Amino acid sequence: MKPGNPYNAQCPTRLILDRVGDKWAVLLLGLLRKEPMRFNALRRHIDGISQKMLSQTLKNLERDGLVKRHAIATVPVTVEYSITPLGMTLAKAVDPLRHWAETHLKDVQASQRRYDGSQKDAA
Amino acid sequence: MKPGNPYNAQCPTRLILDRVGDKWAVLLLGLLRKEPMRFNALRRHIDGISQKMLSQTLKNLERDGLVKRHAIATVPVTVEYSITPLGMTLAKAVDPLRHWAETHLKDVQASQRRYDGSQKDAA
DNA sequence: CGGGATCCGCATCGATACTG
DNA sequence: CAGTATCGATGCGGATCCCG
Repeated sequence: MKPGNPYNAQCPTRLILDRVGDKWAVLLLGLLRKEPMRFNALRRHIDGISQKMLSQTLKNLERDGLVKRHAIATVPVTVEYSITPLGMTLAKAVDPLRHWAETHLKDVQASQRRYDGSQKDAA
Repeated sequence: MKPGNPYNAQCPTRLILDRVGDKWAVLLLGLLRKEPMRFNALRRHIDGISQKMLSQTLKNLERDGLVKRHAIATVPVTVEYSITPLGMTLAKAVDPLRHWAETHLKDVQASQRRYDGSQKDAA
């Protein structure tokens, strides 16, 4: 990846897309958007997620300033995550995509079936 | 990944995000949005991409009905790719995200620096 | 409860070579 | 020119164990 590429990976959109493309990030943002949540609560709501990915994704989101972490020094530590104003604006920017997905998914899937059908006689 | 997860991976948004998160898909869509292009022209415009990934990404986009492939039977085969109306609508749905990226990237990066700075004394 | 550290399989991606 | 096929490295992501 030498420098000078017209459309290379360090454009802002690519950078953000990498975050948004993260398997769990948008899901987490979508949950926290509704209400703050604790670590294991998040874990239970998404339970296909491993604690490693949850922890890692939350850390990235926090690093990006999209999510805030509150640690309360109770007897067993209590940690609550909430979305930040910045995170809120991102969540809103993703909405059109969410909407597109819901309205056009069937078109995409129909196209996929057509494509797969026209390919299978090439056996 | 057992079934029954409240927010699991087969929601429409996740499905689309997987496509959009593809490293090159949005880039390609962005190029084809302006004008149809040939295989090697695309390759030259993005040249960090390998021909394998270009071919693969184009095939996926075509399968999803977002891009159309025209093969012209000239002496050396000529193939031109163009965006479809459906692909156009997706490209437009991505625009808010692109805009968010451009306006907030500096905030994100500032947050990252703050975060990294506050962490480094934990050595 | 809220994680960090480690091990490891599996999919992804790049490089190379070959084809029509 | 426009790809396909194969190989090998890399790294994401899951499982498990452990700690404050």
